[in-house]
Amino acid sequence: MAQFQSPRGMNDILPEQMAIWQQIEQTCQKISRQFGYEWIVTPIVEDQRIFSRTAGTDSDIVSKEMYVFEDRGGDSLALRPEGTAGVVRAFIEHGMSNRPQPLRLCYFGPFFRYDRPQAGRYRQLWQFGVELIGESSPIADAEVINLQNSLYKNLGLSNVELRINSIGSPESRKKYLDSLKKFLKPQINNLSNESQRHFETNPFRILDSKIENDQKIVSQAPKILEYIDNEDRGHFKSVCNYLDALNINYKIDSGIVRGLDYYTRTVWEFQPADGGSQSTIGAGGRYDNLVEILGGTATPAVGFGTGIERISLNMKKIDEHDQIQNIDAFTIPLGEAGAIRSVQIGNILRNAGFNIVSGIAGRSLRSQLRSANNQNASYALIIGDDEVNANRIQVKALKTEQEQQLLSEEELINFLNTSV
RNA sequence: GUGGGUGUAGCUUAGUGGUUAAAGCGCCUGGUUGUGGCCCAGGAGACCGUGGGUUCAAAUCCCAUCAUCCACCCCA
Repeated sequence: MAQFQSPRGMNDILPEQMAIWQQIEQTCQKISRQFGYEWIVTPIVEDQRIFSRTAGTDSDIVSKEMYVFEDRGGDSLALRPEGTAGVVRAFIEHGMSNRPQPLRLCYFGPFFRYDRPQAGRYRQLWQFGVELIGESSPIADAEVINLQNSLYKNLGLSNVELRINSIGSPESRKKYLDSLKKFLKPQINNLSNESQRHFETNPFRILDSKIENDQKIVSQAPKILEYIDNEDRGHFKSVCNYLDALNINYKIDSGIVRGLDYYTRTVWEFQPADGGSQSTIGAGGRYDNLVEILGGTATPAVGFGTGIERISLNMKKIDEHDQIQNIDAFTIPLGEAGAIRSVQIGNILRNAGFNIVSGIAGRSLRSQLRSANNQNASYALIIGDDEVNANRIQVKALKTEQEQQLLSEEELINFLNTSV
């Protein structure tokens, strides 16, 4: 057993896992470029208040999952638990409201939540997210959902389901919450302890309770969509129309209420059709008040975040085998002159655009050929003192029965150009 | 924070009270002078998660602890 292990819930990504990881990252880059989103990198650490003010002090993320610490100067900092608040902070700090609106931003990086790890849930998790800031039109909501949907389609996740809801404006939501409380009050003693706690602080959360009896009670409760005002309803209807026009399937689900307080109007989640718990692979929503909450001028915005590990888990279900690296040639030094010459040849070939792994001088020819074969190289380049004296390189094909050749440096480059 | 399962070599596992803990895969070396894959031989690699207890004797039984996995809560 190793003396040290990675911190709980924080995992190494090993070389054999990188193929799928990079495929996801590159697809994020491709899709964001297709939609004209610009990349932004914000610090992994922020003033703790950035998150407590925006996500809500009663949210689980802030109340029990945030890594908070004091730095040596006494400032209270937090490892970022989510991406939107930091991006919005940067938006305000750098006066980005003076750039052409709407502003389209995206990010990719690690986030931290102090939670108990389990399948698909980690203390360090990676997310790709996009934010479309400065536009209130439903076409913006649809664009962001469309981008997210395209990402999954491009990655071959065909059976993901979109569930969508509107939680209205703060005003209409307040009206709704009043009548929800009125409805729940007579039955409050039948609710779970958790839900009873939420009754005072955030009755909204009772709606997505997983407890069966709570669900039974809630199923009779008034629905938010019946309470949101005409403008909210029109906005939601319009988002749905755009999705229809884009041929994006969705299910309206009044149980979708996100865990963060800053959402307004449209909220949604993507999850695999066969998913159990922990299966949501990405979720987003509109947040028209967030910029103002952080001290900027009121600016509407909409965005989503998606978990890279969860995408990866779902892709593994589809295609398990690892990709092996494509090595063009493996240099095999023999003797002292050969050792020097082989490192030179390696660089010459790399500069010519080939992928070259260097053999280790001092090992036998047999063992180096075995290594070359194990590493899936196409050619072995044997460079011993004989070859150095003759100013030639022995080229041995490892994947075909092609006859071994003795080539000059120039001939070798030409040969590789036509062969790999 | 709550509940359950599991900890033996790099990996997958065998071993359920009795010598020096075993195998497959992987790794390294070799199978005459400088030629891979298949095959063969050899080697390295494990304080059996950790600490305590029971016993003449513990990888094996008991307790604790840690880690990990799974579920709940919640979320990506």
